[in-house]
Amino acid sequence: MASSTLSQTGNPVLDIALDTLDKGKQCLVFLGTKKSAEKAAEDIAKALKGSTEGHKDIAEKALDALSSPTKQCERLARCLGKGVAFHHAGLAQKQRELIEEQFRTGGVSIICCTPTLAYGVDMPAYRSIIRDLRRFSKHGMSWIPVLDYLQMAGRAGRPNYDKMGEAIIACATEAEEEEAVERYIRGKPEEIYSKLAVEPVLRTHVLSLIATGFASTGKQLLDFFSSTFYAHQFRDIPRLGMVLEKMLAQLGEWEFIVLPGKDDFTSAYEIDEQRIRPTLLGKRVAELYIDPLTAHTFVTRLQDASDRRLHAFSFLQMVSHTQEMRPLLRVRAKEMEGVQQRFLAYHASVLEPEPSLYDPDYEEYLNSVKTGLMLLDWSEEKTEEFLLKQYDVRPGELQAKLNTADWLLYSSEEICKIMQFRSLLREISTLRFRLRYGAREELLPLLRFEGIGRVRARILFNNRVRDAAGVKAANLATLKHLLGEKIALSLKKQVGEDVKEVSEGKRKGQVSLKKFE
DNA sequence: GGACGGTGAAACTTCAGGTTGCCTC
DNA sequence: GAAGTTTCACCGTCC
Repeated sequence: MASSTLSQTGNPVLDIALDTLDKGKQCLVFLGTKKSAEKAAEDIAKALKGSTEGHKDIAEKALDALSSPTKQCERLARCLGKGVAFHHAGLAQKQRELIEEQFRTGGVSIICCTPTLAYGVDMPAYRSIIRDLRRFSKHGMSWIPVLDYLQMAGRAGRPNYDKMGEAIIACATEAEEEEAVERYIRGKPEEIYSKLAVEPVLRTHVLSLIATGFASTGKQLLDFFSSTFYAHQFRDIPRLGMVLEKMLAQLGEWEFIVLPGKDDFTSAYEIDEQRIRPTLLGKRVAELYIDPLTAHTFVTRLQDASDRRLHAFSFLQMVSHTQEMRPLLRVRAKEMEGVQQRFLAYHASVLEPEPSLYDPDYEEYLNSVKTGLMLLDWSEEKTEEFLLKQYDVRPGELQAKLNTADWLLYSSEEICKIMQFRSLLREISTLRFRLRYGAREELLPLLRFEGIGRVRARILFNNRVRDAAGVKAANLATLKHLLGEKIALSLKKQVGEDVKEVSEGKRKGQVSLKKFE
């Protein structure tokens, strides 16, 4: 426990971090927000004297992770130049891997992070410095769970790297110190509670058990859930039976399962005699592992969509308006008007009906509109820096949203196949492709080539090379001029032209074009 | 006297993370 | 609730 009275710089976290370096050791600093993690890393980096030469390569790699670096990349590179890093879910995957690898090999000595690094990582940290023990929640600031503290503290002194480790809580006041000791050093970890009680989770598992044939009667379902940790904890089996019964009725109504004589049962015990069968749709929904409620919403919306004039945004907003996409981008008070204004252009083609302005769901609906607009901008070739400025979405957060959106769009594609909504298939699959590359539809033929992402495809397209025939027709010298020698030769090979191999290495003066594959 | 830059107080804003599907346009 | 950021008034310096 560090008290501010020991401070050398007026900043206890900085003091302890610098002291760790003096000892020739490495440390992790845990902070409560991404911004704090970035600022702490920057403060430590600034306090370090000496040149950045030794870490130049690492800094360059961090800048190189995206096709054009964002402000966040530049900030990270500046810190890495001094052997310090910040680490949170907003970083690009490559940057996160780079930092973790460099921490293991000694190229980075200090990482300031959010809880990203608290769970399941094994790294040579001699110290864990924990600054923020309170975090913002629905009910204002609240103390983090003891279990979370233990996870962070447990990152120090891993058996593979050190014989011992130190976990240090940095407190601002004596009162905070007392509370921290009581709560985290002397306190007991919290009880663990089953998550099965959450409706979407239970719903997903009920369908999955039926779809896989693991259970085909109410009794089998009840027997299964009775032996789970959830039932062990809550003990109220009759109530569990009632919940299951309600859930089965709902899944039946949505046509994911068939309940013979479904009107007859009144309790889970009475459905014992009946065999529940999954429908084709129900089986596929279970395989896709989405919440059956989401799947049901998709079925309903896509049914209405077949004969309507749609836009990419129609699908993007539909998938954004799901449990799986949460947490959504938040619409701030001052943006409200702007988002509503932009929404007007797509209003007629939207699949998810807009609630009234006074509906409690309106705010979340508008959030789904903003999230959909952000995805749309990405698919229209806006840069990561633009998205960071416009939506406050960092590259890592963008990637996470893109993954989820792709999964949900794939699921809606599969639903269309089963429900025979053939007219929508092409539109959805094109959109998935566009989302994957962050490119307009016109670039699709070029993106099929190996080594061509959205940046190179755009360069080619703007120079009238628009598809395989265009690549064939193009002069090799022109392609070399646009993309560099290696890529030009590779392209020509891919369209079946026999071209001469050239010497290794990058041509002098050639600009490196990267990487949306 | 005006342009400019530095400083600090006050007002304002925002707040962790991650699993799941399939392979093709 | 608090850290971090932005805004703005104020002051000193320089030309």
